[in-house]
Amino acid sequence: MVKVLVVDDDQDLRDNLMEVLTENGFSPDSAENGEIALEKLQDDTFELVLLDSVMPGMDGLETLPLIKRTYPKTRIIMLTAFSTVNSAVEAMRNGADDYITKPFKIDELLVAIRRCLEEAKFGVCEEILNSDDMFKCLANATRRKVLLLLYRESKLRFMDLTRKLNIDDHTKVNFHLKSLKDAHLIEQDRRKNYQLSPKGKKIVSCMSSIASS
Amino acid sequence: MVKVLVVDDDQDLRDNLMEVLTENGFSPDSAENGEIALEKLQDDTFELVLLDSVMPGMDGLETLPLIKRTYPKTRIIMLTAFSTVNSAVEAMRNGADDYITKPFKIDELLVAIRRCLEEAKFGVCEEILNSDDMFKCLANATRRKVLLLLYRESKLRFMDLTRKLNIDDHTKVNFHLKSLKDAHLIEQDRRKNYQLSPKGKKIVSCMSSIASS
DNA sequence: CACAGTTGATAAGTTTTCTTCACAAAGAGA
DNA sequence: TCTCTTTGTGAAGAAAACTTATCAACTGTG
Repeated sequence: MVKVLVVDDDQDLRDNLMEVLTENGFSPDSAENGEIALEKLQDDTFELVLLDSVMPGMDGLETLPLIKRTYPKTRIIMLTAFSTVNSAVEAMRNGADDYITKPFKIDELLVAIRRCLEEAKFGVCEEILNSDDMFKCLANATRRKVLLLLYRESKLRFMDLTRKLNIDDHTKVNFHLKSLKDAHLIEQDRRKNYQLSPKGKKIVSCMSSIASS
Repeated sequence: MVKVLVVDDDQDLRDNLMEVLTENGFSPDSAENGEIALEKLQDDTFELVLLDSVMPGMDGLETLPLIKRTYPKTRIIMLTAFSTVNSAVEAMRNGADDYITKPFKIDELLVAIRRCLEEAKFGVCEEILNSDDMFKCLANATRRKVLLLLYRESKLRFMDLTRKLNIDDHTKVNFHLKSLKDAHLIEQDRRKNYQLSPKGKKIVSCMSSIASS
């Protein structure tokens, strides 16, 4: 169920939208200004926020960048009564994914919501397709072994790693380590110890969860 | 530091084990029955649970499957005063990784703990290193694209897939599909529609969680 | 300083993977 | 039936990845 947060100071509009969204298979919640919206976003994960630009208290234009910075994957559609080209452009630049002017037809909004969520999916797709280095790296058994060794031992020097891998030619290990470094899966500290990067750590746990299925 | 949870109703034994485990470089915590153990497991991640089988409240044999189902990677060593072949077999079938009868020497327990943790490590390692086909498969952008397409569209026929990929040479697509089939990431139904296998689905979700980090 | 072990870059040769092409069986429709 | 699309195989050349070998910079130690 897709969670949507409606942020508007007009209670009637909030109630109305909540009802329509529920009917259309969404799981909505609402907030009457920016502060409350941010609190709710902290407690729960929303895929989409419908954000009124003019509100008493913290308004939408102010809230927008705060939301986007903390929750970059959350989609935001701005709702506003005062439509000017400038404010629209400004909102889009600050990270709004779409922009609808009041009054709007409910179908218009639903279309925007669906397109917005659809694009979000595509976004994930793009990210995955572009992480080519990472997958190329994982394709090699030696390199996966290195990741696991570093996962278990936290830090290892070059020659220790080479010995643990049972590889006598150190230049071969070097080749693979370079490839892992280029893909940002491992990194070196000042003393040249090799260790997993945060990304590398994440991957090892993912690897085990996949392998054990 | 390896976290170990000691679950036993005997306070003396708990305190004693906590001390010994601390001395031996573990980071132990304790619980006096199954309910409390489950709460602690929720709050914190333990690599190993030492679980008494007979306790007032929720006993060990009852708790065992609950823990294993929710935290499949957590290792569990059963401790019990009433050793029968049946209860041991039953416990092992329910997911216990080892089984020790009271009274036991502390060294005996430590050996069991170390072996248990070592096996856990080795298990993950072996599994991952052997899933070579899978990683080789994911190394190719076209094949990842196929997985994503199938993830989004559920089922696709060969030529539809080819067109969606914008590849004019269908034999090339065929080559990659074969490779995906061999790695058991996709499968075909009677009507030759291609779709993700359960493993394939799991991988796509893992892929997105890694990519978006 | 000199030396031994460590760490790493680069280039040539080898193996694996990918692409392309030629061909063919199975099914759908005129 | 004949034709066209779909679905698929196998093999040879092109491209990428991997291995191996040569050389060099850095590290610490006696």
